[in-house]
Amino acid sequence: MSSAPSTPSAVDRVVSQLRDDILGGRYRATDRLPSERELSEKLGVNRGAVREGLRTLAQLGIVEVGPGGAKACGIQQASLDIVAHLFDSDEVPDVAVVDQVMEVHAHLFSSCVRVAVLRGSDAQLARAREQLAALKDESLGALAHFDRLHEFVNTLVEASGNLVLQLIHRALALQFWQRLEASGEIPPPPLPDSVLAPLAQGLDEALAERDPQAAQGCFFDLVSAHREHAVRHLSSEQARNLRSQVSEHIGQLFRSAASTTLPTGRSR
Amino acid sequence: MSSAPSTPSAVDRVVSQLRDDILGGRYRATDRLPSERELSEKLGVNRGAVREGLRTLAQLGIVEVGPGGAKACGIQQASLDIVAHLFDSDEVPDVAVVDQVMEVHAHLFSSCVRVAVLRGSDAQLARAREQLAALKDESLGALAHFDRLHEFVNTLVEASGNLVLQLIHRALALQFWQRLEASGEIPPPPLPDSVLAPLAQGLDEALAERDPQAAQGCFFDLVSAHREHAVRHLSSEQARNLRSQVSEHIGQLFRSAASTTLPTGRSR
DNA sequence: CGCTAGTTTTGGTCTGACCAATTTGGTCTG
DNA sequence: CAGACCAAATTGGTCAGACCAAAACTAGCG
Repeated sequence: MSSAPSTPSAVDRVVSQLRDDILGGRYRATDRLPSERELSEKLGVNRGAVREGLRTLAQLGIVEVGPGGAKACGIQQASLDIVAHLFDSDEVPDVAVVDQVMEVHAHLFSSCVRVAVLRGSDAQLARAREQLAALKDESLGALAHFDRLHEFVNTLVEASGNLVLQLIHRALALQFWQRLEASGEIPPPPLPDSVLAPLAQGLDEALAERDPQAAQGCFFDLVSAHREHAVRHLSSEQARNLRSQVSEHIGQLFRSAASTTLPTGRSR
Repeated sequence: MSSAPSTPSAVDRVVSQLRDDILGGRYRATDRLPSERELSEKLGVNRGAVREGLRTLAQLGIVEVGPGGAKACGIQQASLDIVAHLFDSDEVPDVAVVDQVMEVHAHLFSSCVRVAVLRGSDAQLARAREQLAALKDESLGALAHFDRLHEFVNTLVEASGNLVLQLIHRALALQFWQRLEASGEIPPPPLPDSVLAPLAQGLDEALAERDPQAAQGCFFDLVSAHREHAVRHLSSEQARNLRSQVSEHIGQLFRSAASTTLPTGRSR
């Protein structure tokens, strides 16, 4: 059930197929991929559909179409939006990807919180505090919890008055919601209230007193807690399941770039 | 000369035309735009070209195609990549856009520098320091200067080992290079060496001593200096030129979100 | 071996057509 | 008159086949 379209459109098929092939490493960077005619035949769709698919992938930044043929590109040249595709082309989100997304999230939006405290209106901050309270109130599922966290951050982003920031937040947040909503099978990681409560309270106070420094620090810690928690959860999860071909290739790319990204409490 | 394609491809025409229309406010959010057939006739291109263009715009996040028709979307739901389009659809980069991009740049990549100092290898940091030295060495054009700054930051991003960060940097940096290279007419803002030198030196020392805190702070100041300088330059520039229809609409959107974004030293 | 000329391939564009789903407009009913 | 309802027009989605110019490839020449 869920969001499973019975008939993925032809161009969607092209996109996902080619996307997986590229992300999976079957086409390396600068590799020329088959001609449109060949692809249309191989995938059983019209050439027009192939063209639309290629254009989509080009916009995503993983292929480059031009006279003489289309060639694959490395992820380093891709659009930020590619991160979402790194998820839905795999079963279990790769730990390294999640970790890096949340690292950026922690750094960027803690700065955002600082700006929001400095520039935001009283109404906006009050609204943020309400959402923060709602966040720690109930012990509901991690899905709803993430949703509320997203709304909370969104309010702060709006309060910061920076549209670019908003775009990045949307792009980053999308990954998780899309991922979590799509896969109800994955046990959403719950967050221990014992660690959340004090952080949330500290942040609340900082917002109330309009203390930029404290707010920034608290928010950073809050996200970092989520990050560490998620990474730990996914690590065990990923160890259980075999990784798909996509994750295998991409994960390596991420890992080759990153040294030890987190002191992942390799518990036991 | 420069990057002026004598014959913009048909689909490019569709994309730029529709993009300007939407960004210019001729189509507001949730507005249904003309049917593909109508557009193909009106723009004098094939429907296939219109479809490819629409798909591109959909990927950019400013239109949403579906059964029954395609409708425009607000920029708040768009991809980060549209920021580039905000520039090349206008003559002079809007001050608010540049300001917000550089604000994000300052915040995010100063954090990045911190991480790079913590995690980067000696070789990477050494390379960064070289690029930093090359940066302040000569008094060359602002174009080359920006280019070197970009390379410097890129090295630090790589040192941070965060691919997501790299993607954002690429997306943000692209705006300026693309913009500056495309328009040789705009006098590139020079940067007074008197303000750059001390900041660069401080950053250099921080990198040498692997002092995360200092490096982060110095880098933030460095970018902020660029930011303030650019904003001041563009303000006077923009006051001189009449703004195009795009900037008028988009600029409002950015400004409505942002309060006074910078203490733009209204040095009268 | 390098360079050029000819051939093939490939992307870019166009015409015209069909289907399924939505939208739309009007009609009929309560 | 309001609302349910049904049929026609519209629209996106897909397909087939074709043409052109530019790139890529190849063979032949110097």
